[in-house]
Amino acid sequence: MIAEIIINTTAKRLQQTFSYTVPDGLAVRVGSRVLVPFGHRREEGIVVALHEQLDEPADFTLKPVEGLLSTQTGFQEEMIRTAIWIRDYYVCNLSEALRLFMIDKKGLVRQEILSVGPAAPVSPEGRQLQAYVADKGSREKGSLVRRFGRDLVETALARQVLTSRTYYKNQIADKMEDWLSFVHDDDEDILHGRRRQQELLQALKEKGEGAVSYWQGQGYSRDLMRRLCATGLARWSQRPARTTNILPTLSGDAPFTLTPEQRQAVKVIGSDEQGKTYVLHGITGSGKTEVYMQLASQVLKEGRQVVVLVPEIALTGQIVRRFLRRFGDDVVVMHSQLSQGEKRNNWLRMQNGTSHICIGARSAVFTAAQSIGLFIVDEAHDSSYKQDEAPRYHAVAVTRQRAAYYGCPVILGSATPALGDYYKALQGDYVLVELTERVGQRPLPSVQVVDMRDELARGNYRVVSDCLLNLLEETLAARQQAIILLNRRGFSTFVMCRKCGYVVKCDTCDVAMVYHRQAAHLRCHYCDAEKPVPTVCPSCGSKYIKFFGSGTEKVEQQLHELLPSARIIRLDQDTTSRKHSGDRIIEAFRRHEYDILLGTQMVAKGHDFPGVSAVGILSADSLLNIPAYWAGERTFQLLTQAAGRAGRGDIPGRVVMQTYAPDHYVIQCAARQDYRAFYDQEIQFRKELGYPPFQEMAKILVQDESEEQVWRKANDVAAALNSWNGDHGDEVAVIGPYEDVIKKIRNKYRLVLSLTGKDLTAIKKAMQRIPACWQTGVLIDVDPV
DNA sequence: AGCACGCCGACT
DNA sequence: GTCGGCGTGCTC
Repeated sequence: MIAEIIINTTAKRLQQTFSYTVPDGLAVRVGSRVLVPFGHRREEGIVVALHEQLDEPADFTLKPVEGLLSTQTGFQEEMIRTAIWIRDYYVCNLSEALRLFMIDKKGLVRQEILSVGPAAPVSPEGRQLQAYVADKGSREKGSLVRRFGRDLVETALARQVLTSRTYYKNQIADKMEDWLSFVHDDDEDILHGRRRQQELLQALKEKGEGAVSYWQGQGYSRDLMRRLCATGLARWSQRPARTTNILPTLSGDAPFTLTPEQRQAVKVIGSDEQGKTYVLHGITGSGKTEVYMQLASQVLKEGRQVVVLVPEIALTGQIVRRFLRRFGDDVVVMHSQLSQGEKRNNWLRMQNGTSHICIGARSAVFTAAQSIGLFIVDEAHDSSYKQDEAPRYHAVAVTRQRAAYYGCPVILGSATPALGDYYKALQGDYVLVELTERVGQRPLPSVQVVDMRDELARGNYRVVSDCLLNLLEETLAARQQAIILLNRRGFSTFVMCRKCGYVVKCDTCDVAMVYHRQAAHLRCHYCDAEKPVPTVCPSCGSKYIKFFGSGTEKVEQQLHELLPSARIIRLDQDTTSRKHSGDRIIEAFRRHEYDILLGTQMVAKGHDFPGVSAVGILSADSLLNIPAYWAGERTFQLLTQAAGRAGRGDIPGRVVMQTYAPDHYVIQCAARQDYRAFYDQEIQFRKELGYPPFQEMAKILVQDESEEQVWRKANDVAAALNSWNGDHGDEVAVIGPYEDVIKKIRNKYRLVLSLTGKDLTAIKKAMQRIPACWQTGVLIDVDPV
């Protein structure tokens, strides 16, 4: 048997398969993770195909697979197919794509153990090193390097003052568990007088077998079990560990009676037989979660599994808790803060079919499974579904790919569907299912748009308009709660000298630094560098240093002055940097320990606060001015989401939207909560300018510490792509290189190339083979958002 | 990516 | 002679 193997390394030149022979008796299958000899060392390989014979005779002798690694966390064939699709679609390495499915990125750990060698040391340092190693017997190379420095250790190795041996071990060894099983009770008499052992044997006879930990729980000691085994009546063995659920048990949650609309949605999606994608367009408060859960329980009845994706921010939110309450142990929650062991347990529960629902953020799309019967993506428009590092995949695209294999439906739920998804639904590629009524007939919030130019003309220089101030006063008087959204953190957004115009910038990034009052320093929001606050202009020495712009900290201060009795809590990256602190803030606000929740985008997403009747949006156009084709879509989504936070309880909601562009269609449509009107305008704009979904896009970011080098690299890429394009009918528009919005981050200059075309498949394939595209610092981003 | 091999200049 | 700098090429 011949195994085609991908070496688990991201090196660009090793992204081909290597053939190995499989020794008889080694249970290698497609997806196995194996130990293989590779060059002068050993590596972890992933079996991507098996053949009886080589396709063509090779001019080299094949080496054999040496053994299996991480046998419990291997790949299924479907995962390999999906990984190959990711490689081709997002232009990345196959091993990078495969690693997305792994809970341990590298299954093999190499350890170099050093011990005393035959040669005598010459230098005093060498003598010290050798004496240390001699004293310990042997030592891991890394620890010696840390203690004595790389140079000395390498020299000692070269001169044979020390010698080295390399060991390989499993990163996460398969976890084993001790088991006790019944053998026979024919000559029970030998237990004469040993009452506890007799009891255990009886219990064991009834149950057949059980984990040692289980019997310990029943009050039998390990020692007692060992003695029983010594008689031959029971057997002690080791098995792969069962995994236990790490979730707390929550009280039950019964299914609700559905509204006619919800019932219709469940019927349509529940009777899917072709594995279609459904855009579930449900306005805020229309009860999408209940639809998800009833469909999920249908799938569970068929014995299949469900994958539920939620945006990063909503992980601790309602939807996860509701699934947990209703489905209990059948649910595993996947997120980045789980320990290695917890991830492994959850992974195995899905893999073995012990649990049937996997719920988590973006990366949960890569869950192992027996058989998936439904994928649910909640808030499917959310940008956190796009990974912002290589491979820059979109979880919705991966979902569709996996669903195609399983032949199961995908639900893209949202109050503001991604434009492209809605377009496909209208085209008939996807199926549109709409929920237009709010559960309990709650009215949509009323929205008032405030033109901040008028406010300024009237002499109000505050961040908060009079209109919003009134709303807040009324809300507080009625003992209700308010949410305020401002998409900028910190106190002042930049510091400038009034005399010479100097703006304090970050030393390593090409951006103005933000004044953080609480921390009492200036901070760069791209690299987190800090600087003291200048008292005189660093450029001209004048005292006319002024702070401009307002962030959440400043608004917090102004609100304290305007509404002295209000209890205000701030929610932004600065107050949530500690683990779970965001969750704590949200829970405290929900319990009405605070009157006003003030923060960045985080306040807008997913939460359900029944006590909130007012929402203030301080700068509705901040996102709108970003020079990207999706600026309008993102703004509409954010505004609609934020406004949707108001009036989820029994009190009708009121919203104030502050803007400098009150007539802009995005603001107007968001104020009316009119998705369809927004869609019609926006899709027209996309069509005229040839943006997605009418054309495909890819962005290439080129980075380098030298400004000269970055241009050279980017020009190489551009030349290669243009030349390919010329040979292929100029079907793809190659624009750039041009400077990125932020010219430099962390001392690296940034240039961008943009590709647009009806179909980028061919050029993406070509990019895999164009060396210029594989230079270090060249990042390819397909479907950028 | 590692790592060996080999070609060439510098130094015992 | 030999040590070590790094450019080149290979890994089933």
